[in-house]
Amino acid sequence: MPEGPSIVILKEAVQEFIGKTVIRAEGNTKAIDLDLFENQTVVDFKSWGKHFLICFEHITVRIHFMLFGSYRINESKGVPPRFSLKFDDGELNFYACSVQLLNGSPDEIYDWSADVMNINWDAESAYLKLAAYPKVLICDALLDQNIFAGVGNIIKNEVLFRTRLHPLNTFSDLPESSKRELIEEAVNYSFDFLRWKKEFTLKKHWLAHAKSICPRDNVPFKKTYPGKTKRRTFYCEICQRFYGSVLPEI
DNA sequence: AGTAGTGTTCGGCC
DNA sequence: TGGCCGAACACTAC
Repeated sequence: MPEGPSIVILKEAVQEFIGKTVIRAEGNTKAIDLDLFENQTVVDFKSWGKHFLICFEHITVRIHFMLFGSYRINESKGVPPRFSLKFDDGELNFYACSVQLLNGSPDEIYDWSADVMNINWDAESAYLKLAAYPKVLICDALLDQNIFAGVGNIIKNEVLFRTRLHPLNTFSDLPESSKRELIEEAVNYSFDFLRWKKEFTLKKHWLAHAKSICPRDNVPFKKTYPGKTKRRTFYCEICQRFYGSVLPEI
């Protein structure tokens, strides 16, 4: 569920609720006051990276699905929802997620140019952020939500494979063309992810993530937990190039 | 049946 | 003060 494209799918799936008025909010969340939503009309749904926003006139709810979160539209899972909005002709149910009230308007809080799925995404801005942290490993940089909001571990692994880059490269060690390509493919793969997820063929299209053999070289992928993020990383030592002088210890 | 993981925050420790 | 680490959260596919 949780990477950026999945949140875009959710946003598209709930469009029918825009303009509808909440009869009552329920749920076992302790983070917000459920009474706030009674009689509030949904003005919009937004997303920023992995954040899903439900916008009312004066307040906005932020849902983050973390690793295990899920949702149901006009049905329920049969377990108590963390947060639920009841309308006279429908309902939205959210499970095992983080629920928060936004402390201000979305435009004040979010840098839309950092969201790889957003129309306002700005590759140049990402480039400047990466250049400002030249020593950060690219396996960590891809997961940095301030640079690539919406990119998660699957997208990370696939982007590194597509661009033939070793996860332990630093940004500054990359040739200029690879720097640009890394940023471009973070966006390209995110939109491929979106398309394949809608077709229910995402997994089938994985080339590196959770795979054991490199499809280019027919050798086993390395599986490690590198960098500060220590997230599961699959890479091929033959085709994914390292440009630094000394390969860092994992 | 047990385990690992599409993620993030927080508190403790050095 | 700050960086690092582990725990917590809570679900389910394999």
